[in-house]
Amino acid sequence: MHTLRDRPGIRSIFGPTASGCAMAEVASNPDDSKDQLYRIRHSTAHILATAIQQMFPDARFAIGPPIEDGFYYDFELPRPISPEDFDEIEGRMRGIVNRDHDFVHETWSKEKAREYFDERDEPYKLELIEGIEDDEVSIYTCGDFTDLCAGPHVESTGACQHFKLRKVAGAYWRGDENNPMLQRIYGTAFETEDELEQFLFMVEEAKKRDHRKLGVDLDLFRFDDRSPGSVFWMPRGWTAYRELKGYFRELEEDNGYEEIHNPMLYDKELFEQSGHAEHYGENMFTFEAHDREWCLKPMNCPDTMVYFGTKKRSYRELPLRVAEFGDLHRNELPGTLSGATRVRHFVQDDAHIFLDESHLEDEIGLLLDMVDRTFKLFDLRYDIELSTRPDDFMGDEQLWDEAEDSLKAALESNNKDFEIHEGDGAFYGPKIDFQVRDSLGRSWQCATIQLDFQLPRRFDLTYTAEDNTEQTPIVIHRAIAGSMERFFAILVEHLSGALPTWMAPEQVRIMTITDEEHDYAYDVAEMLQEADIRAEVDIRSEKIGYKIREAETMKVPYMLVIGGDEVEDGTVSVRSYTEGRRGTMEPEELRDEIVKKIETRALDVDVERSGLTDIAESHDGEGTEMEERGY
RNA sequence: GCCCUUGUAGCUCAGCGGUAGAGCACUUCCAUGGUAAGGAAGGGGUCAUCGGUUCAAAUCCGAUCAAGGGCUCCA
Repeated sequence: MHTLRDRPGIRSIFGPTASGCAMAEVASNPDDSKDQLYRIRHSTAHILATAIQQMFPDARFAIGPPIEDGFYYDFELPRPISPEDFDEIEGRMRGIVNRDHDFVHETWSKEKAREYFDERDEPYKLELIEGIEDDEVSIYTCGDFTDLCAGPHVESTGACQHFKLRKVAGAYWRGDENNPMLQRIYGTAFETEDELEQFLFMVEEAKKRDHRKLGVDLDLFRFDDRSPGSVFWMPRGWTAYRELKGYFRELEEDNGYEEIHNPMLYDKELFEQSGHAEHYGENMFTFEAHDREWCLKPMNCPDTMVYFGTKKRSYRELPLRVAEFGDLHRNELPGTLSGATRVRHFVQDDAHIFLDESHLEDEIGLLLDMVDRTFKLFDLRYDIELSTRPDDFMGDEQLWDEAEDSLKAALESNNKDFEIHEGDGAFYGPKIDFQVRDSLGRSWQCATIQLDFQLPRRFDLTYTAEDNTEQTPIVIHRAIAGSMERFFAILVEHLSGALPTWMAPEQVRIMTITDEEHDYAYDVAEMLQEADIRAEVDIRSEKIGYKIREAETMKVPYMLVIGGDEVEDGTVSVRSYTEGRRGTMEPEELRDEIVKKIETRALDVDVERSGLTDIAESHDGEGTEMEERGY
């Protein structure tokens, strides 16, 4: 099994780096339960619980673990808590810290623990006790608050000086919506005040590059109540989006794909045949017209299957690679929508590859290369997960084994590090998922490669093999960006809105000093436009500083200043977003430079400029492990 | 869907019981100014929607819609 532990530089804004990043320590020692930061956060969660107990003697307590950037504690309370309560809670916590209570560890028999928590009417603790295998349980007492807890903790509350409550949220007991809704309070804590302040500063910085804010500031896209969960693309954003789509289209053409385009609207029957109506029906928009039941397609697989079946197929056509940028609609729950990353209408850079088993390893290798090239194009780091046969799998066990071996072999022969998630595959086939991490430290599943042994059967798809028998093809579902909308949003955040020249909606802005230079400015613009460069002219009667400021704010890659000198010499004064002032150039020389950057899709923006810092490593598995450990 | 928070001009926000304000943006005028904000004047809001309390509601209450943070689910 491979891990990504040694992979340098997963980027996150969370995490001071220079001197022992707090989180990096947690992450680099996931099994070292004595980690000081872990203890501080875990202990601060108990201090929070103690304060809550003082304020609400009837409160019931659930769990309070440390997490990646702090801690939380879940409570059942007699009234809703709101951020306005934080002052009082933090005040009480401060008092508990100042009194420097010891954390006293004891080991109780299960029986004793049951009696204790039963007497105090703590159903969640009782349920936790039942889940513990040992005959004895670990108990920590701090001041007046005694909690079932595996620990470890700091010696005394005085060690938890630097904390802050951050937000309240609802959370179902054990994450199950059939269970009662508890109130969760999130907070964070650090070893030093400096680290706490730096963390809070970085959270603020992260907000500034939120795609929802940048999307409006840079005039890329908007949202509107008249279609919640959909992106309304503005001209600038749509231009950039088209460039991104153009990249994927070209990548597909270069790799032997053909592209189709199908309707959005279908007789629901199609999705009954595919099985989606049964498994995915709740997420589909459906309605009735002309005495038929219709739906908006939530995925492209079924109509691509239909395409394959439109004629008799030969083994000579395989692998058949069919791409579709279909418009998809999914009926996501109102509370789950979020910016452009979680929407109801989106487009995938989707493709389905029909092949037989013998093609698998080579085809996966090709896909790994396409994924790698794409993420490298934007200097995005990513993790790979291989998910294998689940308990409820369908199909032939031997086929599964061989397919999984092919996936592994392809990953290994391409020198990819990956983690294996046993039993996490879909019921219809194993898969490889790619997680990229955005600048807010969130990781997103973008690319995915999923094998499917079932769908071709449901559509009775066959091809004629070399021996003249009819065979059922295997299908690979694959996407690299995943959702184009989401991927675009990730790029905006990753690059802080400074898109590389090839994607930039406005590549060049030409600014004049006085009215005398208008004609020359338009001449230069025309020359650049002839070369398919997106150049705009700013001849407004504003001072040059004002025009520059506006162009900088809009993150235009090339800013050309034209005054009397430039007109006289036939030059342009070049200022670039990443490099600042560059001096004067011949317009044709500049044109050639820009054309070359566009052709090569150069990443001519400084990713570091966006304020990202590297941390040693931090991955999701450990966060989960931490959450499970504390109870 | 559930929990908490929020919803005032294109943007950022103030006002929090006596029927709307600022900065930026926009329009016009003056200024023609060399690398991140020149000056002046002006236009623009049924304060998310619907209902209630009140002599009086942007302000208090309720419902709905939407957004944000979570839970859940996923691309």
